[in-house]
Amino acid sequence: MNKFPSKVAFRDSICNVIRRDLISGKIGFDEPIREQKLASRFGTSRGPVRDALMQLTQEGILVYKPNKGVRVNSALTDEERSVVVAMRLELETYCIKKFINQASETDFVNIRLLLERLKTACNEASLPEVAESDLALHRYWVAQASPHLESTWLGLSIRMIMKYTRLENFKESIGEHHRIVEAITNRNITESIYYLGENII
Amino acid sequence: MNKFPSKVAFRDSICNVIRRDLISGKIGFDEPIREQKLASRFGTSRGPVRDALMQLTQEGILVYKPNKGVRVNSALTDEERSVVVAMRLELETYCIKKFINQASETDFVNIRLLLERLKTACNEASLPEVAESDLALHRYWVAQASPHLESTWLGLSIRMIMKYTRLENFKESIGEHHRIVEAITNRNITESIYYLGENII
DNA sequence: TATCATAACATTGTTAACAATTAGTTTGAC
DNA sequence: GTCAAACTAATTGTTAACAATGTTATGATA
Repeated sequence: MNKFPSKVAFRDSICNVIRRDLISGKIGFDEPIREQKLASRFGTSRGPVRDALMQLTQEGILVYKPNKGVRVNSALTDEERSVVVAMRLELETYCIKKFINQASETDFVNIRLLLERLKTACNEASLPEVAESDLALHRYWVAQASPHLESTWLGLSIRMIMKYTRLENFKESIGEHHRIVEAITNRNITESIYYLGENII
Repeated sequence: MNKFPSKVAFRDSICNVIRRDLISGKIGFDEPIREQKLASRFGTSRGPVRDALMQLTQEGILVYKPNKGVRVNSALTDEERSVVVAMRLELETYCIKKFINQASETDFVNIRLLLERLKTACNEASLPEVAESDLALHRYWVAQASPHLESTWLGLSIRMIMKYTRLENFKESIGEHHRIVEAITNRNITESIYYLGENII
């Protein structure tokens, strides 16, 4: 009947909620994650929950131990994080270049909307909202430029955010993203890449 | 009692088999992948099979469509592949540096064993075996240096292999890996990185 | 009291049945 | 003969029950 809200696939909505809980620190680093508990929380059975946990495990957020379920993965070391940063920059640079060359006016409208959402979240200083809208903005051009690599990108980005949340200087974040979006809508590749590099650290 | 062989976790062995089938081309690019068929093949039910398919989806090998199951993901474009190559190189370079600094004699024995396995596979010209032992060798130092990033690495590497299998010049492969392993066991970082760059293209 | 074996409990792993969706095929009207 | 609607079959999505494993509590013994 109603087509769009029903089929986001259960596991994906569960994934999203758990991600948010992790980013906002609702789930402690050593707190066990129980399938049944999540199942009743989402009003479903353990099946879809297991699917979601499996997916988050593959993303690297959770780690799995046989017969003992999942727990939050330990944080990256500083060295590991800098490797992840470099990889994400490599990937996202490619995507922005491609995006600028192929983007329509509709795309520009969309990223401006996402930018507005980010600004609002920053002004309200709501950490999970900031994190989510930050990712949503970047994700837009990644998904448009290369659906193939979207999940790779997500895995890297999530783990960057998990490590330490430099999302505390909200004002900087607004400025940085404003400049990126501005450069993109001007189809200025060089500037876009430059500001991206300032943002992803 | 016996700890290690018992719990490889069903889904992981299923993943491995499917990966091998894909690499060796046993599963065509548009061939549908049926849960029940796999289940009976592995003498299990659909549950673990779904887990495995979910995992491979997240790796980027398969792609999922709601209510329609999974199919083999389309190949990366040449541009995308070169981005993936750069990312993998970034990651694996870090791992080799770290590995060289921390490796014990046992580690050296192990990689020599894996190298032997690769050589044998190359001489027998068995494509899936070559691909698998190639990955297994690289995977060793990645896993030792950074368990955190092992699954990220796997995702990138699998998709490189899927794109085009340059594993046809088996002799080159033997030489390349021989030089890498040699440099590593000499704890010569510069050389190792250099030969790695020649290998990962 | 400390230690170990054992039993109760809690949690994950697996399975089979059922529901919902999609794909294919037949039927019937025009 | 062609097209569309209804029906059938095949497949995925979900659920609940059961099995296997891990954890904790209990109590006997030294």
